[in-house]
Amino acid sequence: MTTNASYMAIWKVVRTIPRGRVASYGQVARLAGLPKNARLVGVALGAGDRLKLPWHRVMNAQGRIALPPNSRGYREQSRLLREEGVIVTKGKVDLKRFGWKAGGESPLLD
DNA sequence: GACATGACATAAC
DNA sequence: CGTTATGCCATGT
Repeated sequence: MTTNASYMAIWKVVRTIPRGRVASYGQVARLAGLPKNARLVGVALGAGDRLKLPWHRVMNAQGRIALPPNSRGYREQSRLLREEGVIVTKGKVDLKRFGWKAGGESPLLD
């Protein structure tokens, strides 16, 4: 009951993150209806289809890449993000600017 | 079934 | 901006 259904819910949310925007693990977990499973989101991403999921748009609550610096994924993530116009500096992004506000659109930025 | 892990979050120093 | 401590919970040993 936990696994597959939860993963699907998570993937669904992740697929919803707009280009050039990022969301935190906790945020995704909440939107997926799994408030306490921020950690599971990471697992779900790893289990998902990296070619079909915008996994790179998910980072921790501090807007920081949650992968070991220098690791392949780390570089890949920053690359993909920059490719979408997201400014990544020292492995982190400004959530004030690129953070995704589900539902409510942000009239000022962007 | 106890124990250790981890792509997390939040709060307090 | 950094470190420490706690809470959480699915997974793997």
